[in-house]
Amino acid sequence: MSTPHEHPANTSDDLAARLREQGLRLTPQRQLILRAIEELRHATPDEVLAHVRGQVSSVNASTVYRTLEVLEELGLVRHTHLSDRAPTYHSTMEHEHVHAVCRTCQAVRSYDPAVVQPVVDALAADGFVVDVGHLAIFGTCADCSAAAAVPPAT
Amino acid sequence: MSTPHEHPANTSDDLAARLREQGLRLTPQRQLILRAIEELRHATPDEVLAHVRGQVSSVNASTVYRTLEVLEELGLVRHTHLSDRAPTYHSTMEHEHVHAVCRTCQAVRSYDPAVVQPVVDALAADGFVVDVGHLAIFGTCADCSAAAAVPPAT
DNA sequence: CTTAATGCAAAAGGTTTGCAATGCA
DNA sequence: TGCATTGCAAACCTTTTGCATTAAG
Repeated sequence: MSTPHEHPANTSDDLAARLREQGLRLTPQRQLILRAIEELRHATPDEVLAHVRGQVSSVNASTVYRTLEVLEELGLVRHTHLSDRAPTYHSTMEHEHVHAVCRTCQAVRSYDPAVVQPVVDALAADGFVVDVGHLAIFGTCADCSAAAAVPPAT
Repeated sequence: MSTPHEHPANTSDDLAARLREQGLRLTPQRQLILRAIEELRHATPDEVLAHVRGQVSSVNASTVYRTLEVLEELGLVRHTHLSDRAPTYHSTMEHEHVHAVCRTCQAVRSYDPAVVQPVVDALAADGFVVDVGHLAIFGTCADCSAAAAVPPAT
């Protein structure tokens, strides 16, 4: 392992390079899927599929799953569980962030990893290395908390 | 970890009471399933099913799902996602705790909610109310971190 | 007696897999 | 050309749902 912490200028090159390193091949599907993740920011396999289908070539669902797996192994994408259903993928090119999901309205907000630093430190004292990018914090957002506390006025 | 305090007077009474409040009924299946969760500490619907099947009466899978849902609504159990697969349920009779899951060895450790208090406070400033009991922190435990850093000696 | 709860089977949602065809390298 | 990759279809696994039957209150 050894990814320098520079901000890669361009993922396409990264993709080609990392694939080659592993003796894997660069295919249009893989490029499309990676691009889809970057454009959608947060997307489930299904959303990726819908997105790439809107494009030129058609891609099969199993290819999406297999590709997402490869991309994650290459360290180009990551996933978290933002709902009880399908996982959500995002590009590692974005700044690392933690997700706060409102269980009432489903809204997802991103926070700076700094907010969880105390937790990371606390568990580090235990030898546990937290995977911040995979963290999903569930709860109730401001709007929904308010709605729940005060009976609807309308 | 063991429960420092004695097991709650008894959940059966709670179950009966809360069900009645809602006009719902107390059934042997519901009692069995709640008991299973308490005995197993952390269990997926499947594990609950296997557990209750070992008991006298046989319970159907759909009953397990429906019951888990009811029990959660009654506030007697909670669930988190400790793996990419099935959700894990636990009794609310236990002290609230956050889960730290090692993605390498799958080990689950419970921590005092205090470790995430800073995060809770940080998001609270934003009006976001964190559901601590639902929190699952993924990462690598001490043992697995060591194994990854140092090439296996044996 | 009423109707909530269960069991059963079928359906649905999401993901995986075997295999022949395809196409990077 | 050789082997990784894809498409397709079927298999899988977990969860949900409709409905007739059972049983709690």
